[in-house]
Amino acid sequence: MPTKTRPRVLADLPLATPTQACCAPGASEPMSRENAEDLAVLLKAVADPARLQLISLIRSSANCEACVCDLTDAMGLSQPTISHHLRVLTSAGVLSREQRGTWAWFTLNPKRLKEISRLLI
Amino acid sequence: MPTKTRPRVLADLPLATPTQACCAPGASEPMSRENAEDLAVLLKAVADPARLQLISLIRSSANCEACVCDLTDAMGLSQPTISHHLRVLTSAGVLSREQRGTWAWFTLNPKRLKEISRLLI
DNA sequence: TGTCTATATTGACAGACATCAATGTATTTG
DNA sequence: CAAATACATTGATGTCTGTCAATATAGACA
Repeated sequence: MPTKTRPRVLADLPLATPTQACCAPGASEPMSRENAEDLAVLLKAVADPARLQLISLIRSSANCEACVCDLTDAMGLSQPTISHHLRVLTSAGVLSREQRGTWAWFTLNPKRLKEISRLLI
Repeated sequence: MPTKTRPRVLADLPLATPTQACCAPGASEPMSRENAEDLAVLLKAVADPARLQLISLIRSSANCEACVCDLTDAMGLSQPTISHHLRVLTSAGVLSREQRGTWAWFTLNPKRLKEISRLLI
Protein backbone atom coordinates (compact mmCIF):
# COMPACT_ATOMS: atom_id res chain seq x y z
CA MET A 1 0.00 0.00 0.00
CA PRO A 2 1.49 3.32 -1.02
CA THR A 3 2.14 5.87 1.68
CA LYS A 4 -0.61 8.44 1.52
CA THR A 5 -0.07 10.01 4.89
CA ARG A 6 -0.77 13.72 4.93
CA PRO A 7 1.41 15.42 7.48
CA ARG A 8 -0.40 17.38 10.11
CA VAL A 9 -0.31 21.05 9.36
CA LEU A 10 2.19 22.93 11.45
CA ALA A 11 0.88 25.54 13.78
CA ASP A 12 1.00 28.89 12.06
CA LEU A 13 4.19 29.81 13.79
CA PRO A 14 6.90 31.02 11.45
CA LEU A 15 10.12 32.09 13.06
CA ALA A 16 8.65 35.58 13.04
CA THR A 17 5.41 37.02 11.80
CA PRO A 18 5.90 38.80 8.47
CA THR A 19 4.37 42.08 9.63
CA GLN A 20 6.96 42.64 12.31
CA ALA A 21 10.30 44.14 11.52
CA CYS A 22 13.16 42.18 13.03
CA CYS A 23 13.05 42.71 16.76
CA ALA A 24 10.17 45.00 17.36
CA PRO A 25 10.13 45.37 21.16
CA GLY A 26 8.12 42.67 22.84
CA ALA A 27 8.25 40.76 19.61
CA SER A 28 7.24 37.18 18.88
CA GLU A 29 7.29 34.44 21.47
CA PRO A 30 10.23 32.08 21.11
CA MET A 31 9.31 28.85 19.38
CA SER A 32 8.42 25.90 21.57
CA ARG A 33 10.50 22.77 21.45
CA GLU A 34 7.56 20.86 20.02
CA ASN A 35 7.01 23.29 17.17
CA ALA A 36 10.72 23.36 16.49
CA GLU A 37 10.76 19.58 16.22
CA ASP A 38 7.85 19.56 13.81
CA LEU A 39 9.43 22.17 11.60
CA ALA A 40 12.76 20.37 11.74
CA VAL A 41 11.15 17.17 10.50
CA LEU A 42 9.75 19.11 7.57
CA LEU A 43 13.05 20.76 6.76
CA LYS A 44 15.01 17.54 7.12
CA ALA A 45 12.80 16.00 4.48
CA VAL A 46 14.05 18.58 2.02
CA ALA A 47 17.60 18.97 3.33
CA ASP A 48 19.11 16.14 1.32
CA PRO A 49 20.90 16.46 -2.02
CA ALA A 50 19.19 13.46 -3.58
CA ARG A 51 15.76 14.68 -2.55
CA LEU A 52 16.44 18.20 -3.76
CA GLN A 53 17.45 16.76 -7.12
CA LEU A 54 14.31 14.67 -7.21
CA ILE A 55 12.17 17.73 -6.59
CA SER A 56 14.04 19.59 -9.27
CA LEU A 57 13.72 16.70 -11.72
CA ILE A 58 9.99 16.45 -11.23
CA ARG A 59 9.64 20.19 -11.53
CA SER A 60 11.44 20.23 -14.85
CA SER A 61 9.46 17.31 -16.23
CA ALA A 62 6.41 17.64 -18.43
CA ASN A 63 3.29 18.31 -16.34
CA CYS A 64 5.50 18.40 -13.23
CA GLU A 65 5.17 14.68 -12.89
CA ALA A 66 7.48 11.70 -13.22
CA CYS A 67 7.44 7.98 -12.55
CA VAL A 68 10.00 6.14 -10.46
CA CYS A 69 11.73 4.56 -13.42
CA ASP A 70 12.45 7.92 -15.04
CA LEU A 71 13.81 9.27 -11.79
CA THR A 72 15.91 6.17 -11.17
CA ASP A 73 17.47 6.52 -14.59
CA ALA A 74 18.20 10.22 -14.12
CA MET A 75 19.81 9.91 -10.69
CA GLY A 76 22.79 7.69 -10.10
CA LEU A 77 21.12 5.73 -7.31
CA SER A 78 19.50 2.34 -6.90
CA GLN A 79 15.76 1.88 -7.32
CA PRO A 80 15.12 1.12 -3.63
CA THR A 81 17.00 4.24 -2.65
CA ILE A 82 14.90 6.38 -4.99
CA SER A 83 11.79 4.72 -3.63
CA HIS A 84 12.92 5.55 -0.11
CA HIS A 85 13.51 9.21 -0.91
CA LEU A 86 10.17 9.51 -2.66
CA ARG A 87 8.47 8.09 0.39
CA VAL A 88 10.14 10.63 2.64
CA LEU A 89 9.07 13.49 0.39
CA THR A 90 5.55 12.13 0.09
CA SER A 91 5.24 11.73 3.85
CA ALA A 92 6.34 15.33 4.23
CA GLY A 93 3.62 16.42 1.84
CA VAL A 94 6.04 17.75 -0.74
CA LEU A 95 5.06 15.14 -3.31
CA SER A 96 1.83 13.35 -4.15
CA ARG A 97 1.71 9.79 -5.38
CA GLU A 98 -0.70 8.44 -7.96
CA GLN A 99 -0.80 4.87 -9.20
CA ARG A 100 -1.39 4.37 -12.92
CA GLY A 101 -1.30 0.72 -13.78
CA THR A 102 2.11 -0.58 -12.88
CA TRP A 103 3.62 2.87 -12.66
CA ALA A 104 3.71 5.22 -9.73
CA TRP A 105 3.63 8.86 -10.73
CA PHE A 106 4.78 11.59 -8.45
CA THR A 107 3.76 15.24 -8.64
CA LEU A 108 4.82 18.33 -6.78
CA ASN A 109 2.80 20.10 -4.11
CA PRO A 110 4.00 23.66 -4.65
CA LYS A 111 1.86 24.88 -1.78
CA ARG A 112 3.71 22.67 0.62
CA LEU A 113 7.09 23.95 -0.55
CA LYS A 114 5.85 27.52 -0.20
CA GLU A 115 4.62 26.72 3.29
CA ILE A 116 8.03 25.43 4.32
CA SER A 117 9.63 28.44 2.74
CA ARG A 118 7.29 30.80 4.56
CA LEU A 119 7.92 29.21 7.95
CA LEU A 120 11.61 29.95 7.55
CA ILE A 121 11.18 33.68 7.27
CA MET B 1 39.61 31.96 17.16
CA PRO B 2 35.93 32.29 16.46
CA THR B 3 34.64 30.88 13.21
CA LYS B 4 34.10 33.78 10.86
CA THR B 5 33.78 31.80 7.68
CA ARG B 6 31.32 33.27 5.23
CA PRO B 7 29.78 30.50 3.17
CA ARG B 8 30.18 30.85 -0.54
CA VAL B 9 27.08 32.16 -2.18
CA LEU B 10 25.02 29.52 -3.89
CA ALA B 11 24.56 29.82 -7.58
CA ASP B 12 21.33 31.59 -8.32
CA LEU B 13 19.55 28.37 -8.96
CA PRO B 14 16.32 28.01 -7.02
CA LEU B 15 14.35 24.87 -7.64
CA ALA B 16 12.45 26.90 -10.20
CA THR B 17 12.62 30.48 -11.30
CA PRO B 18 9.79 32.51 -9.77
CA THR B 19 8.54 33.90 -13.05
CA GLN B 20 7.70 30.52 -14.45
CA ALA B 21 4.48 28.77 -13.61
CA CYS B 22 5.02 25.21 -12.49
CA CYS B 23 6.05 23.22 -15.53
CA ALA B 24 6.05 25.63 -18.35
CA PRO B 25 7.14 23.47 -21.29
CA GLY B 26 10.88 23.27 -21.60
CA ALA B 27 11.11 24.68 -18.12
CA SER B 28 14.14 24.96 -15.85
CA GLU B 29 17.13 22.68 -16.08
CA PRO B 30 17.23 20.04 -13.37
CA MET B 31 19.55 20.94 -10.53
CA SER B 32 23.08 19.56 -10.68
CA ARG B 33 24.30 17.24 -7.97
CA GLU B 34 26.82 19.84 -6.88
CA ASN B 35 24.24 22.57 -6.47
CA ALA B 36 21.94 20.16 -4.69
CA GLU B 37 24.69 19.32 -2.22
CA ASP B 38 25.42 22.97 -1.53
CA LEU B 39 21.78 23.76 -0.93
CA ALA B 40 21.41 20.66 1.24
CA VAL B 41 24.26 21.80 3.47
CA LEU B 42 22.48 25.10 3.92
CA LEU B 43 19.16 23.50 4.70
CA LYS B 44 20.67 20.95 7.06
CA ALA B 45 22.10 23.80 9.08
CA VAL B 46 18.57 24.99 9.76
CA ALA B 47 16.84 21.62 9.87
CA ASP B 48 17.46 20.92 13.54
CA PRO B 49 15.07 21.62 16.40
CA ALA B 50 17.70 23.07 18.69
CA ARG B 51 19.00 25.39 15.99
CA LEU B 52 15.51 26.50 15.01
CA GLN B 53 14.85 27.35 18.64
CA LEU B 54 18.11 29.26 18.82
CA ILE B 55 17.16 31.31 15.78
CA SER B 56 13.76 31.95 17.27
CA LEU B 57 15.24 32.92 20.63
CA ILE B 58 17.62 35.39 19.08
CA ARG B 59 14.85 36.81 16.94
CA SER B 60 12.65 37.42 19.95
CA SER B 61 15.46 39.00 21.98
CA ALA B 62 16.05 42.72 22.24
CA ASN B 63 17.98 44.01 19.22
CA CYS B 64 17.84 40.51 17.73
CA GLU B 65 20.99 39.60 19.58
CA ALA B 66 21.88 37.27 22.42
CA CYS B 67 24.97 35.95 24.15
CA VAL B 68 25.76 32.30 24.68
CA CYS B 69 24.97 32.32 28.38
CA ASP B 70 21.43 33.60 27.81
CA LEU B 71 20.83 30.98 25.14
CA THR B 72 22.29 28.22 27.29
CA ASP B 73 19.93 29.16 30.10
CA ALA B 74 16.90 29.28 27.85
CA MET B 75 17.50 25.95 26.14
CA GLY B 76 17.80 22.73 28.14
CA LEU B 77 21.19 21.85 26.68
CA SER B 78 24.80 21.96 27.82
CA GLN B 79 26.98 24.92 27.02
CA PRO B 80 29.26 23.00 24.61
CA THR B 81 26.21 21.81 22.70
CA ILE B 82 24.89 25.35 22.36
CA SER B 83 28.31 26.48 21.26
CA HIS B 84 28.34 23.75 18.64
CA HIS B 85 24.96 24.72 17.23
CA LEU B 86 25.90 28.37 17.13
CA ARG B 87 29.00 27.49 15.17
CA VAL B 88 26.97 25.54 12.63
CA LEU B 89 24.56 28.43 12.15
CA THR B 90 27.38 30.93 11.91
CA SER B 91 29.21 28.82 9.34
CA ALA B 92 26.00 28.70 7.32
CA GLY B 93 25.79 32.48 7.41
CA VAL B 94 22.54 32.50 9.34
CA LEU B 95 24.14 34.11 12.39
CA SER B 96 26.94 36.59 12.90
CA ARG B 97 29.25 36.51 15.86
CA GLU B 98 30.66 39.51 17.64
CA GLN B 99 33.01 39.42 20.62
CA ARG B 100 32.35 41.92 23.38
CA GLY B 101 34.78 41.44 26.19
CA THR B 102 34.25 37.98 27.57
CA TRP B 103 30.87 37.63 25.90
CA ALA B 104 30.11 36.41 22.42
CA TRP B 105 27.02 38.00 20.94
CA PHE B 106 25.14 36.45 18.09
CA THR B 107 22.85 38.29 15.71
CA LEU B 108 20.60 37.16 12.91
CA ASN B 109 21.28 37.57 9.21
CA PRO B 110 17.73 37.89 7.91
CA LYS B 111 18.97 38.14 4.35
CA ARG B 112 20.53 34.72 4.62
CA LEU B 113 17.30 33.17 5.89
CA LYS B 114 15.38 34.83 3.08
CA GLU B 115 17.91 33.49 0.60
CA ILE B 116 17.42 29.95 1.86
CA SER B 117 13.69 30.45 1.78
CA ARG B 118 13.81 31.76 -1.78
CA LEU B 119 15.90 28.86 -3.04
CA LEU B 120 13.22 26.48 -1.86
CA ILE B 121 10.52 27.93 -4.05
C1' DT C 1 -2.01 -19.53 -15.08
C1' DG C 2 2.57 -18.00 -15.67
C1' DT C 3 5.96 -14.50 -16.90
C1' DC C 4 7.61 -9.98 -17.12
C1' DT C 5 7.88 -5.36 -15.42
C1' DA C 6 7.50 -1.62 -12.01
C1' DT C 7 7.67 -0.51 -7.43
C1' DA C 8 7.88 -1.36 -2.33
C1' DT C 9 9.88 -3.57 1.72
C1' DT C 10 13.44 -5.70 4.56
C1' DG C 11 17.89 -6.20 6.54
C1' DA C 12 22.43 -4.74 6.96
C1' DC C 13 26.08 -1.48 7.20
C1' DA C 14 28.87 2.64 7.13
C1' DG C 15 29.05 7.40 7.86
C1' DA C 16 27.00 11.57 9.86
C1' DC C 17 25.52 13.99 13.83
C1' DA C 18 23.58 15.57 18.41
C1' DT C 19 24.96 15.38 22.90
C1' DC C 20 27.76 15.56 27.09
C1' DA C 21 31.90 15.51 30.38
C1' DA C 22 36.32 17.10 30.67
C1' DT C 23 39.56 20.32 29.45
C1' DG C 24 41.57 24.48 27.26
C1' DT C 25 41.67 29.58 26.38
C1' DA C 26 40.94 34.23 27.09
C1' DT C 27 39.06 38.15 29.50
C1' DT C 28 37.67 40.47 33.56
C1' DT C 29 38.31 41.58 38.30
C1' DG C 30 40.12 41.48 42.93
C1' DC D 1 49.40 37.58 39.90
C1' DA D 2 45.28 34.78 41.18
C1' DA D 3 40.59 33.59 40.87
C1' DA D 4 36.44 33.66 38.45
C1' DT D 5 33.70 33.90 34.38
C1' DA D 6 32.42 33.07 29.42
C1' DC D 7 33.14 30.52 25.72
C1' DA D 8 35.55 27.02 22.60
C1' DT D 9 37.61 22.49 21.73
C1' DT D 10 38.34 17.59 22.30
C1' DG D 11 37.01 12.92 22.80
C1' DA D 12 33.58 9.58 23.43
C1' DT D 13 29.03 7.61 22.72
C1' DG D 14 24.55 6.49 21.11
C1' DT D 15 21.26 7.43 17.54
C1' DC D 16 19.84 8.60 13.05
C1' DT D 17 20.07 8.02 8.09
C1' DG D 18 21.52 7.24 3.23
C1' DT D 19 22.66 3.44 0.63
C1' DC D 20 22.49 -1.14 -1.45
C1' DA D 21 21.46 -6.24 -2.23
C1' DA D 22 17.97 -9.34 -1.75
C1' DT D 23 13.31 -10.20 -1.62
C1' DA D 24 8.31 -9.30 -1.81
C1' DT D 25 4.19 -7.47 -4.09
C1' DA D 26 1.26 -6.31 -7.62
C1' DG D 27 -0.32 -5.14 -12.15
C1' DA D 28 0.02 -6.13 -17.37
C1' DC D 29 -0.14 -9.36 -20.77
C1' DA D 30 0.42 -13.70 -23.31
